[in-house]
Amino acid sequence: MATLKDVARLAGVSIATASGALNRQPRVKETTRSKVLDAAALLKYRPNGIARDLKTQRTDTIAVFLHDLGGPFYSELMRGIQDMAEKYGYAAIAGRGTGDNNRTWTRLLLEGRVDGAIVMDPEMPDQIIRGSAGDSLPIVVLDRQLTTPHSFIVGTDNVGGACQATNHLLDAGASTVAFVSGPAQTYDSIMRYRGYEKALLDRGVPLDRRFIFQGNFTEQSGVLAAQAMVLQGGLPDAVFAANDEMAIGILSGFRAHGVEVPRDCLLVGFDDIRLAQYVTPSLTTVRQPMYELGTVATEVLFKSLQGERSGEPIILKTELVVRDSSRRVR
Amino acid sequence: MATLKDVARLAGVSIATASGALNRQPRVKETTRSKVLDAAALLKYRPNGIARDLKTQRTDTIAVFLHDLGGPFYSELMRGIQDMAEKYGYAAIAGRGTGDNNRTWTRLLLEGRVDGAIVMDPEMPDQIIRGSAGDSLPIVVLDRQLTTPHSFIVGTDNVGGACQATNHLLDAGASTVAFVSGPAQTYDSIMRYRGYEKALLDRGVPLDRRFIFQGNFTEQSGVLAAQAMVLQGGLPDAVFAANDEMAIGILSGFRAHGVEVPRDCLLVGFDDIRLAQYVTPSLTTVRQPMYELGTVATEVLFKSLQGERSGEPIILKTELVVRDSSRRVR
DNA sequence: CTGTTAGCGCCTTCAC
DNA sequence: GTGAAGGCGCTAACAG
Repeated sequence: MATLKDVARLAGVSIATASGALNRQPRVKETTRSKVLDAAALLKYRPNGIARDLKTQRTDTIAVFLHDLGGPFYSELMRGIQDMAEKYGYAAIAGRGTGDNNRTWTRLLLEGRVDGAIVMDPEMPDQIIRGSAGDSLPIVVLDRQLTTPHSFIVGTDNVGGACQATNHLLDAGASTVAFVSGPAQTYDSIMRYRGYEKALLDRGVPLDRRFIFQGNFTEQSGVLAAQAMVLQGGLPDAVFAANDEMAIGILSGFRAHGVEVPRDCLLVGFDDIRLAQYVTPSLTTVRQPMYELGTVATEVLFKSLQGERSGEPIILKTELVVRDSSRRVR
Repeated sequence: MATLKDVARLAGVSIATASGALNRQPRVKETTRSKVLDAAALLKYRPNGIARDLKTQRTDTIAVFLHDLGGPFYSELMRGIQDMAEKYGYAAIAGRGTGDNNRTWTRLLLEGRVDGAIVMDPEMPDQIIRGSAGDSLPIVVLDRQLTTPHSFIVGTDNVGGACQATNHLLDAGASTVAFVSGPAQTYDSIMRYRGYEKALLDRGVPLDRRFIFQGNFTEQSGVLAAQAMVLQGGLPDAVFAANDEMAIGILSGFRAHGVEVPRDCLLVGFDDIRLAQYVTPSLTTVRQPMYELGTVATEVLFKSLQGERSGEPIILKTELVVRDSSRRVR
């Protein structure tokens, strides 16, 4: 690979001048500049980013750690992050946070190969995030309550959204509403449960433990929850699932047992993944503004990178999207 | 941030010794080693990865460029890649290939911040890949026919899979089979069309242009294709969609017009995304071994990184997964 | 306007 | 077994 030294030699200038020319410093004369540019083109010169990063002590790159890089849920989030990062002249790269690959995390964050990070992975322990965020390495977390002097919170209104969803089901005439949660310890799931609980309490509807089911955010766990409901007899009037993938699993599980949504049971999910509107019946759900979540998270990160210190959590509004799965048929 | 020099000073040894101790070189005495380790722990020392990369001229990192980071399709692929990369001691990071963000591409590949790459993004121009692959930067492409001295092909048997799908529909009694393609220029879509065409020709079924529809791999385009079919009258007996997301759109579009699958029309997709089995009716599709695709691609990449030069494309077998959407009801 | 110099933080011969 | 010195490729003072 051609190096700056090679270019300088070929152009007959010093290495510093070559550098200046390539970096558009106004001080170099136009004629020498073009000489350098020609030489660079001839040699197919490409600057070595690593050397530059070392010298400048910045990488102009942020990392994004997600739980499941291919999950239907993260597409818009990444678009938001990338678009905003581009605007600031940064690159954004993504990695899976968990799994055996603490290696990726180590390399990027602990060994300083990025300037900051955004994390949305419920399985990532607080401890690791806390231990990584530092003076020159801000981290924005999207799925938990965690502030350190160098980490920041951006999230969506899980409680409000869940509350709205539950109220919607009650308004539709349901008197028993089941809840299918995500993994017990995940922040998002806990908050959604709180919203559910709150809505019931506000309306004076008793909380019935037999209608609380635990899933793990996968379609498969939705199927199992549906089975459990059918088998225990006494189907609820409505089900609120803590995410859309489980809701879709529930749809499928119900159908396998001849239970039809919304005729026999209403159903609401959470997230509004793209497929929600294409399943049958189309799925009522609580939309999270994922693209915006991405852009806002990125902006918070950059503000911190520029020295601003405002630790105020930012909570984005959710929106109930009513579709067929919760429309009472008559 | 504490640096190696700080650790050395605190431990009362030279930089070289500190380095050797931390890198488990056998030459340093056990006692001094632990002295250094203590000092490092005390200072919360973390090696600077960038400096190491510069010195060693390698990053132990590979990049993965995908079209849509959150697409339902890439989850397993990334798992395969990451698992294999970990096994070799490498980190894998992902970026979106296209969009305005040539920045990510530039930074990672052209400026040498990774050792190799895997690309699966139909919108990425051949030219860019060709211009980036180099002696020390092998690239494995998963979605096109492109070999240079430093790029390699791993793919799935699109033609065979499409052929199998089409034959399956013909076997089920369909005499007219429509095809809904992806974007005109994408390799995967073209190959799947070829398989479709081949199956029809082999069976002496005439190819009817009125049954060829162009989509763009999104659910929405599937909906539109379904509408077009209904409106033009003369529904085909069966539809083969070039991917599952379009198939799901078709399902939805048909339903909106009272067309029921599989009663009125059979349907087969391609990919076997996770949701395929949860929609109604469950979707018959051609499974691509995505996890394996990831592991194999990664292995090819590492072989090349270690100097092996075998340009033979590797084509993985697909598998027809028969579900309800193509089961003739009677 | 251009060249010389001094590192960024680390690894690695080479002497001692 | 340990230390001193050089350099990976680049940028940014500081001189000239």
